[in-house]
Amino acid sequence: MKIDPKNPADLSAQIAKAIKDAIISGDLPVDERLPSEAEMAEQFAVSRPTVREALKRLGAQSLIRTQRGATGGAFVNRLRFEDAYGQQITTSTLLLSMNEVSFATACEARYALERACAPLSAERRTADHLATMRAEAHRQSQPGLTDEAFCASDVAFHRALVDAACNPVLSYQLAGAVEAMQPLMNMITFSARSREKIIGYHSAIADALEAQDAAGADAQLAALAAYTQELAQDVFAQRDAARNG
Amino acid sequence: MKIDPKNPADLSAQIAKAIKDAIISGDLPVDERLPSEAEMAEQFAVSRPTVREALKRLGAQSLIRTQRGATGGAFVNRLRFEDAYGQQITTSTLLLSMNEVSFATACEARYALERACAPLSAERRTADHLATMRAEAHRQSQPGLTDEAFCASDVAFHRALVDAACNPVLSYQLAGAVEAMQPLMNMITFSARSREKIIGYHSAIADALEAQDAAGADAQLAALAAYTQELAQDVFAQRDAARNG
DNA sequence: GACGTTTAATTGTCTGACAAATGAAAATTG
DNA sequence: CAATTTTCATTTGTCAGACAATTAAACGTC
Repeated sequence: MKIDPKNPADLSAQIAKAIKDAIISGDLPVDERLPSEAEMAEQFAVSRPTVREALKRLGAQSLIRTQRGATGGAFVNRLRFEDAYGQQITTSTLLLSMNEVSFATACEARYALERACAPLSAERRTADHLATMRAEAHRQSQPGLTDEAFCASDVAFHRALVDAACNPVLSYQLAGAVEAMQPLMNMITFSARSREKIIGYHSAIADALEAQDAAGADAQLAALAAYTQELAQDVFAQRDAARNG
Repeated sequence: MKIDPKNPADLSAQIAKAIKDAIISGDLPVDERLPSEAEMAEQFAVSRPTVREALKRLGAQSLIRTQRGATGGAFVNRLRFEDAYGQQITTSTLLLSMNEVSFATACEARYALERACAPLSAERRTADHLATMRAEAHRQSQPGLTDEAFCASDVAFHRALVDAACNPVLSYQLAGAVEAMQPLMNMITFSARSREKIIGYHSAIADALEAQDAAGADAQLAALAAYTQELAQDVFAQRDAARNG
């Protein structure tokens, strides 16, 4: 774990990279305590603030955690799926909003991925997953629900669908795809008619999963994907028309 | 953008969160210049090192970039897919290695996701994608290739397959799933016989994509997934037998 | 032995300073 | 006047030393 070919710039970045590499390679196992800041400062021949900047970089990625006190210090953090969800969602959301990704592209990706776990979900869904999906579908049918609340419930429904695959890796990968869509979905105004249709698809999906009918679930997801795209197209067409004259 | 309910701990984390929220909400647009470190220190009523620690946190997530000099400073960074790939892959790799995710689980997720983009890839693959896949398949047939090089080429093949869907969101989401598998795949020793079979599947996949045969590509991917699982099972069974006896 | 106290170690923060980079303004020169 | 060079102010990157807050272990007392 060494740094610094006499390059007095980016020292904290170099130190962060050295520690990060050690963690990735397994050289620093989980829960291992790093040397104290003072020790590292001496070891790397830099000042303590520089070491601290490096540690903050790692902390921002949840690679380490710090603890004050006599037995405190910086420890290699066990990266948990729950911790990674947040970062994944933030990154996905920013990628979509900063790169002018079209609604169609994001929507296509989302439904392609969801359909990928439909067969697994049909096989493994538990009563819990089904109950969550039913509850969200019911909430979506409540009158007076704002568009935002409708979208939030939609996301919750689809997360349950994904989680029903009982594969944490899949859940993690799809969390970003599903949740990052929410800001885009919020641009759509859902009429009572369109809400009704969407809830119909949701119920049909839950039915298919309950019957462990993978093909049926896939078909309903495909139909929902097509309908969502259609809705969005209408919204954007109207918006463009209003803008142009 | 405010902080600090008189809580003198985690000041840098609070500042980082405030700025991060401003970026996510769009309050700070891309390429906007943040105030100088000295100004922010005054604004937040903290010292400059504290501000710097906050900025380093954001820099580690590629949310900002910094530049020295007269017109320098910290700027809101346009998060690009290429930048996000690296973080996604690192995080996925660590998640797998730190959470004792079984080979079967990771492999299942990976192939489920790849099959999700097979139809799109069949539709949109370009000559470039096909050429890359052919080239990697050919490389895999070279004698004397180490297992690691074989795995690396395997990853390159599958990345081309994913990229052929021509959907950057899909490519981003799947980069982690595909690349994070590499360390796990490296645990497998590939016999000449098994390499031959895998290359056969790869060629068949490339053929199906070239013919825009979505169903065929899906079938070959499914078969490859099953074969990979079978190979892994053998390896782990042998390893367990050796350990126990 | 149980319980309160002290103490040492460690992170979190502050102050003040200097070095290095960098673009803009000013000065110089043709 | 135009082009080039020099100077300079601004900003980040780093350093040194200091103090506060936290925490668990060591210690002392009853």
